[in-house]
Amino acid sequence: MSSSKRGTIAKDVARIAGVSTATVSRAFNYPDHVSAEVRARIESVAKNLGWAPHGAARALATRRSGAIGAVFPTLTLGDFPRAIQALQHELARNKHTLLLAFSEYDLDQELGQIRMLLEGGVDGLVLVGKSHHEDVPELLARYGIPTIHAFVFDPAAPNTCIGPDNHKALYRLTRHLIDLGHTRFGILGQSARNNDRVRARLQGVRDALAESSIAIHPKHFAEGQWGIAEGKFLLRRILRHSPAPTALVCGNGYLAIGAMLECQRLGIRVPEDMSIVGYDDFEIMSELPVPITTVRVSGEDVGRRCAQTLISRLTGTVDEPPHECSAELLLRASSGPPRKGEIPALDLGPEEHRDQEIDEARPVRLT
Amino acid sequence: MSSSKRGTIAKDVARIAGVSTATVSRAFNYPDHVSAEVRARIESVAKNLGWAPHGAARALATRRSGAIGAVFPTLTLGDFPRAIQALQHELARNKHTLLLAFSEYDLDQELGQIRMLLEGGVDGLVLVGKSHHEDVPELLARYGIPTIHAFVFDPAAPNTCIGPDNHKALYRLTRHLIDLGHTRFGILGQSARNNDRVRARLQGVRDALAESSIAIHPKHFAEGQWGIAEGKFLLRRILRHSPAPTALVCGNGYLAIGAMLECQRLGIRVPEDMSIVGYDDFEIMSELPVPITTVRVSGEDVGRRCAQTLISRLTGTVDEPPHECSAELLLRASSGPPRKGEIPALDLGPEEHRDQEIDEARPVRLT
DNA sequence: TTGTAAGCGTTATCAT
DNA sequence: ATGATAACGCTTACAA
Repeated sequence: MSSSKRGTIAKDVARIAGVSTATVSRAFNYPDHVSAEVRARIESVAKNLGWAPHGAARALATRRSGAIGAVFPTLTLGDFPRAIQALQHELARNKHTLLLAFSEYDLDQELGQIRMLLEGGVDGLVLVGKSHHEDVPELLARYGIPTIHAFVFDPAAPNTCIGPDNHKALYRLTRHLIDLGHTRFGILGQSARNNDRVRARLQGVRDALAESSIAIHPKHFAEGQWGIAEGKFLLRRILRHSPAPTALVCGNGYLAIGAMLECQRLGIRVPEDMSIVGYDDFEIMSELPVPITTVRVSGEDVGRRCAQTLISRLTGTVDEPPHECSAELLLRASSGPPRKGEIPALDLGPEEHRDQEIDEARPVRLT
Repeated sequence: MSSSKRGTIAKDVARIAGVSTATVSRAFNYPDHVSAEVRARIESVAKNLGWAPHGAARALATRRSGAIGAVFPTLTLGDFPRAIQALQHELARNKHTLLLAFSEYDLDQELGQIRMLLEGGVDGLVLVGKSHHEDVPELLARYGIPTIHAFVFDPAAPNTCIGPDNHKALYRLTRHLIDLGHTRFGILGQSARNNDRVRARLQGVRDALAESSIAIHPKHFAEGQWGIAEGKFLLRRILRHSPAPTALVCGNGYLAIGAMLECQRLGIRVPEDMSIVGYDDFEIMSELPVPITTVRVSGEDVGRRCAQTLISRLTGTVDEPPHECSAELLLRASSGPPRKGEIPALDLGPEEHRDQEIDEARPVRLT
């Protein structure tokens, strides 16, 4: 029946429809170059046989895989999930597939994944941020495929960047606090290692403070990881140095949530005693007893536009001048004017270490 | 220089290394079938030229794409992100790539994505759950590639399912509450539409209750969507019918968090007045003022084992008897013995409707 | 151990 | 509008 051991191929369709394989191919790729009746016949036969062109063969012949590669740091943080979903959705709408890989914030791993995707034959690439392993530029140049750096915006290279201006966002957020009258600031930051977005945001805070000649006490700058528990821990560390800041800028939403919950536990009122602001807006940011002021970036927007930009670059449609993705400040109840006096010093017990993690849960294994 | 217009090909490497293309191929695929010196020469030339085998050509010749497809409902819920990350990680370790698509809990869309992946030439497939569009089985049969149904466990088809026993998990969780002495239950469930995992969990609750002859008042069963705000809303709805339940089983973590926060707002003590339990364990579940009892499934475990199972099935290594993924009950402070008397009825104001969503934030656009 | 050459299933170039 | 046929770049018998 079928001339191939496994599966139907174009030759089968051609034979049964009484045409050549060239016509079968044309019927699918250039429908209007084929007479209506022949096309109908071919389509009917193809449907009956359940035939669809073999991806690899097509890729080999056209030198197009129809696949876009993407390397993200992780799937568990920030706006990445929504961006990826939107990216895939938009790619699928344009008959492209998404090859996804993760770097876990490790430049070497990212390089390896990029290489893998490139060798896999992707037509385009989405990377996060603009600083990568030193071998990346050469690699990209060799393969010469369109590449987009997502979640950053660089006026110098506007058409390869799609994202918010991280610096401006935190600059503005900090200004908001300064305008409210704050002068004693604290910063809860995630590690900026291998993360140019975080560096840019931090610089935004510093620039806003410097502009108003506000100095920040070194002990009020706490750098750590992601996480709610981490936010609680870092807040306590900051509170060990009096007078406590009246405004706390957090590098991400989870740190802000942790700080907020810890304030609640310690009896520090937000925003009366301390204002807390974050970055990233997931549902819980607005659902805690005191909703948290934050910066919102539309992951959907970033993902969708990465797809659109790549597609139009691949198809030669040069109708796209990609530019900065807007971010917005969401002013909520967690930020307000500073309190007048100082927060009374709290007894926080002895100095803590991060590794004394305990889970209070009694786990019960279900067979 | 290079015989192809763009890019280096095996022929170039062969020519420069003074061997045939067959030997180049062998040097990479069967290193020990090539003499050490020749292999070294080839590898050196290949590295200099930055050559790597063309994916599509290799796929066409070997009838293996080295790609695994996966269709997940979404990336923003539950354990999916971690599962996908582990899946990709494990695939990469085995020189495979991940083609990812989303169904958004829509069977038609899922079918479309499956078709797309299949035509893209994936070697294996990961789907979530075991109920799909009616055309799926035939499609899978036609392509004849190994497929795994993730996040479910079916003793009848143990080697195509990798996941927890959803029914058992919620059966056990409910029993835990019954053993504590609860008799008045409430359920906050997400819609079971197109979601066999949710249906199984719900049945687990019902079976445990039935076994102890506990009836649940219809007004104490509230079905809705995902989300913290939804949890708050549904909790209020349940509270409108007195006497209030003393134990609340939530179909997912976000509903549990919402219910918890709303109890806090309304002055209902947890667990003294009401026990609250959920499903899924993300960080915030254990970081709220009252940590929430829940069921933890290891997304990493599910993802990693999907990869391992597929790989070993593809390579013919039949050393894998895939089986149930363990889930565990995490007993935390949100579940305890029931209170003696009834909760005094609260004044909740007029009946609400879900669509009166408001965001209290003042958004400020950043240029 | 290495080379020769026949595929793998399309698409694209030329004719007709 | 349609058909032959040569790529596309690699793998893999089969020979040597």
